[in-house]
Amino acid sequence: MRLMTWNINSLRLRLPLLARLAQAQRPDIICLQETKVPDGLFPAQPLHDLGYVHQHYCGMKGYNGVAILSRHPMTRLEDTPDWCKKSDTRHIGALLETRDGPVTVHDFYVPAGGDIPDPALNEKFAHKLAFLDEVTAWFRNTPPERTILVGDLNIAPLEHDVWSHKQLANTVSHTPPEIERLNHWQRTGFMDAMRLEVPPEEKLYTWWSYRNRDWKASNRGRRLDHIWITPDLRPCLERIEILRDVRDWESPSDHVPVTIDLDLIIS
DNA sequence: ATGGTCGTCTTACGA
Repeated sequence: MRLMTWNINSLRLRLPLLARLAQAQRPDIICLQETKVPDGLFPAQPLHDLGYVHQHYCGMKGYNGVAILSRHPMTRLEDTPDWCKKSDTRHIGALLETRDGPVTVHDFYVPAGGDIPDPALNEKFAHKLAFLDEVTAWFRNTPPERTILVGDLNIAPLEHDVWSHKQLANTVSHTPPEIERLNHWQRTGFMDAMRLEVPPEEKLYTWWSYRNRDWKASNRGRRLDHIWITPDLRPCLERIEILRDVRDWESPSDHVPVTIDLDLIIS
């Protein structure tokens, strides 16, 4: 089973890139973030034509929005909270039936948090911290099993998840209060699948700002996108790939897709 | 320290 996660930064604008990716990678499941499309305008038909006939999505006008596209039937999780009571379409979950029982997929778009890393001065940062606290409490209360959690978590937790640990220590996405909360969330029952495959001493990025003339030459990246799995799925973990080349495709997202291959038999 | 560039609810704002 191959699952892809991608912050697509406008699904409608980047449908051609998604088509190219789907044909090249043939993922069974695609989890998208920042679709930026209300449900009434979701491009269901073109995605259906690509083979993703099972679609769960939750979007709004202009901002945020998440979607799970699948070649196989999935059952949407209906009992997920309205995080921070904002109804701002940052989470969707669904179940996939496999030979050895259902696997849960969670797709998250965590608030970016604005520029100033102080919840007293910046409402967006306060929202980010509150969001992390809420999801952590929820997973603590509902310990995950046979679960894959993916998405743009907007936090680069490790030293080598950013181009300069020193220079970004006070930059939102790499500050201690966010990292501490991300770690608490992960400890509700997940393993960092990307770092199971790539040692923590090795630089690893999934996002490069648009604000660099030459993203590849400056290589000032961050690992903002994540794939977590519960320990019961660890024996199934085969491969993770960060599709870095996609950052150089025409009109790219600032995030690149990441795929995970798991030895699971879909039923 | 600043500014750089995208996308959309476009000359403002979020990322």
